[in-house]
Amino acid sequence: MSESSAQALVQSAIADALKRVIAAGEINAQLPKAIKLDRPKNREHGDYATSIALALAKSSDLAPRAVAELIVKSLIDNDLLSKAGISKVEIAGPGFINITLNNASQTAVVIEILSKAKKFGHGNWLSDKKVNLEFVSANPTGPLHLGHTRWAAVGDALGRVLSAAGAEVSREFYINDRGNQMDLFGASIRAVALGQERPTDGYHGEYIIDLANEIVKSNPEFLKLSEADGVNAFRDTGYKLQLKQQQGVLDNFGTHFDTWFSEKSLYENDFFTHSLEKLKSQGHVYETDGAVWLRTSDFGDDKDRVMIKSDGSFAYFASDSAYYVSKRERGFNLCIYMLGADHHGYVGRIKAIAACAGDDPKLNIEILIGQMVKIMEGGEELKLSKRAGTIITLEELVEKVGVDAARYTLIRYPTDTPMVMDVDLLRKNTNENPVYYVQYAHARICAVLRNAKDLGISYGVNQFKPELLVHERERELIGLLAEFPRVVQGAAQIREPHRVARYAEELAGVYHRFYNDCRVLPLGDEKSSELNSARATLSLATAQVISNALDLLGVSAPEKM
RNA sequence: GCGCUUGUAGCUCAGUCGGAUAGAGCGAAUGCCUUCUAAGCAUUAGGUCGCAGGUUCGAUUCCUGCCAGGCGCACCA
Repeated sequence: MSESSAQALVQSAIADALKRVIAAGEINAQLPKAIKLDRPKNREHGDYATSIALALAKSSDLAPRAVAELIVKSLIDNDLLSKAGISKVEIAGPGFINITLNNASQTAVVIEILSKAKKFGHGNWLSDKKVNLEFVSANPTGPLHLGHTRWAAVGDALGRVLSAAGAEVSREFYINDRGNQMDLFGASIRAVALGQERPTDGYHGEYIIDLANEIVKSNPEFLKLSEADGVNAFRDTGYKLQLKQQQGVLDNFGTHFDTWFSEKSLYENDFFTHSLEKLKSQGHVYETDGAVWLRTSDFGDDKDRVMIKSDGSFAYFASDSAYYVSKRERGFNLCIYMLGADHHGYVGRIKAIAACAGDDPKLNIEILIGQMVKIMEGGEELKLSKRAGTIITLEELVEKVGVDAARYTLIRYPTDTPMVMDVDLLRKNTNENPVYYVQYAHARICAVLRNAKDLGISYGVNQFKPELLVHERERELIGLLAEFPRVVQGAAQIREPHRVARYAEELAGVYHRFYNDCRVLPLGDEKSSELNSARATLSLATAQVISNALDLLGVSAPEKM
């Protein structure tokens, strides 16, 4: 566990020192819950820095630097430095305490990485969460488009990050297999099959023609059915084919779901009635004008929402509310919804469902909004798709740039900002294409290690001599490797998997610089030394962390490029 | 009109919990391969962090107002 890490030792040493200062009555302050440690941007400021003295200065009525001096004195007098692996403590600027680790303490992370291997960076920070992660949830009436693709990548990465952080995660795809749109879908396929005009508000993509052909081929009798029966038959068969197509595409994209949840199933076995009873028991259901409403305005929604329309049919919102009840009854204590920006108006009402069900909307439900994705090629925005008529599909994107580039690019931006994908850039094999930049660092290390093996240089935990790694680049690299668990923790806690991608880029950059300045393997006919071995071991640890980071994004870490 | 969201270098964008001199890639200029993958590295140039207030020892970060872009406001799904 990273709780035993150098960072944690430093934190507890400072807390200990501060506690003694307070106990001695030298300072009038309360011990903060946690000692905040920053990683200074400037390497001259040491490995870690804390602004605790600045924060305590006011209440203690002392100058910040005076507070810092008391803490540092306490650290020294109570012999807390060596125990925490600290080699140097300095007070700087307005009162920062800068801390430099000793070599053994700093390099310990290399050994930790190699022994934990794939598990390095994982933790149990979120072990109390049982998460239902719902994403993509496309209508099964057509191919997946760019918006779905963003979620397919980010949702999957978030699932991996949450799991790494110790949460129990179930990925769910909600299938809107009920209602008007499905009927229009059936009617559209049937119209094409019969050589008729499609309904104007129906589906007009070319894929409808493919579906019609395929269905007629195996079910020619559908053509003879009455309109109502025909629409049903084409709808149900077409839906199955389309869903299978979506599943195949997602599978190929490396995004897998634990549950494909059918909206229709919410109305089987009286589940809807049961969920309605549950909401009623909380007192937020009422009937007006012949319709059944949920009083979502009790919880910040603009207006109340209809569940059962006055004609007795179910509004879409009925499904939403029953679906939430279902998630909670299946034992999830955190329901995460990933919605497209065009649905952000739903945030209020969905959160209100949770409140109406007697839950705490701050605790049990979270909604992430994904902004639009544009795609550029040849300097122009792509808008047309052959298959879907007007939209670019997930499949087409993958055909253009490949799974790794597509996934990585979609994940590396925060989801709440609109993004532009430049196809030309993603096909480039240079610095400006971050996927390759990171993957290249990994492949480069693998090449170095292959060569090391050929030269008979042995490396690894057993022959690791960390005291040889004193170069500035080495220290920088090791320091960044040690940050990985923190990055995973942060990404999981604020649900931002893109942080892992940015970290991977930074790590790749630091490795490239190390590689440039620190020769790993012996030159020419030099004899190999223990330094070669130590650097190879450091390289091995770096490859492990890059690979772990890429794994959290669902992107491959190639050994050769 | 109301709500959500964005505004950081010429371009595309990073920058949880407020901290020291605001970062990266591209683009521009100049260097580094007879030996580990140059799909790489280095140096230089480039900024009123949209504007104006407020809170604070300290604000790109938090609060308010304004300006500008994007999106949404159904007994549709």
